Amino acid sequence: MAGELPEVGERITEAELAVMEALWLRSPLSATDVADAVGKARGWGLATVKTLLSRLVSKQAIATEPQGRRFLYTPLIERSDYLGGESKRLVDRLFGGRAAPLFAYLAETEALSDTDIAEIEALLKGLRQEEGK
Amino acid sequence: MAGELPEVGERITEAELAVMEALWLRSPLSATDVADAVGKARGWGLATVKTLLSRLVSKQAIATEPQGRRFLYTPLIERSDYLGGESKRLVDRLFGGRAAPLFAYLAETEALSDTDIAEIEALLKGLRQEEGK
DNA sequence: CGTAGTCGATTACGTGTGTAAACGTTGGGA
DNA sequence: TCCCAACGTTTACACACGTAATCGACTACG
Repeated sequence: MAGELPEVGERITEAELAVMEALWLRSPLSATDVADAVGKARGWGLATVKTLLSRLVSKQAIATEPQGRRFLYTPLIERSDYLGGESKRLVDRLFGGRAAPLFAYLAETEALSDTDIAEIEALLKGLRQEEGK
Repeated sequence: MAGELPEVGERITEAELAVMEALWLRSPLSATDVADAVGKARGWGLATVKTLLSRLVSKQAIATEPQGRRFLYTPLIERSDYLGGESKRLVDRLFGGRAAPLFAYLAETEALSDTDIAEIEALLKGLRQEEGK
């Protein structure tokens, strides 16, 4: 996935995640850019976005690069690492580290569409193939 | 899964979850019982457990039943509902509601054991069978 | 019958989070 | 050159959370 990943000690919160999503979509971005991208949907003013950006910087989740008198922000952690980490966290916390029960519950909450099922089966086929390592 | 489920407006936190797990294992329990069950592992005193129980009561996640001079606590929400809900939350929040990408990330983080894979395969097979509804 | 221990309820307190305003600086247009 | 607008930084504040002590009531033992 990502070779050397900068570990984020502190966890990224819900609000901060919205900012990360914007930066994962396109980066580097200025604070104003980010505010334009996420502010509308969440009803945030520029001030709020600036706070979130600062906190992400101190959590070492994003980096700043000076451009003239302002900063451009870039993610330091990759989206895939974040998603993988959060998924693993959930599986560990709620399912004792075993993924099969998670899918059982997803099936019960009808969170598994036919498309999902087909796609997962395709993935499984791939996994089985490389099984011999 | 569970017919009429009492909705928990407020979310159950990490610490509170430990208490819920104890009650899901065995209930009803007194505060002291719960403290005996989870206090040791988490290093909590009785006072802390009592606070968590009160908060769970006000969140309507558990109910009290007076027994003599003390209360016995019982879960109001079922473990399966909680797990299903949290799983769905994750899929919605991080994967746009689609489970297949989640599966892909778990596979990448090597969070999937051979057993998991076999079990998921069996599960999917079952789902496909009842597909025609 | 008094008192110590126990129970639930109330209060406490530091930190994280969501949300933002205020402040000090500085570059760019008039 | 002067001032305003825009930047990043600092400060703010209410509420949630983790963790617990304190308090007033009551019960059971001595």
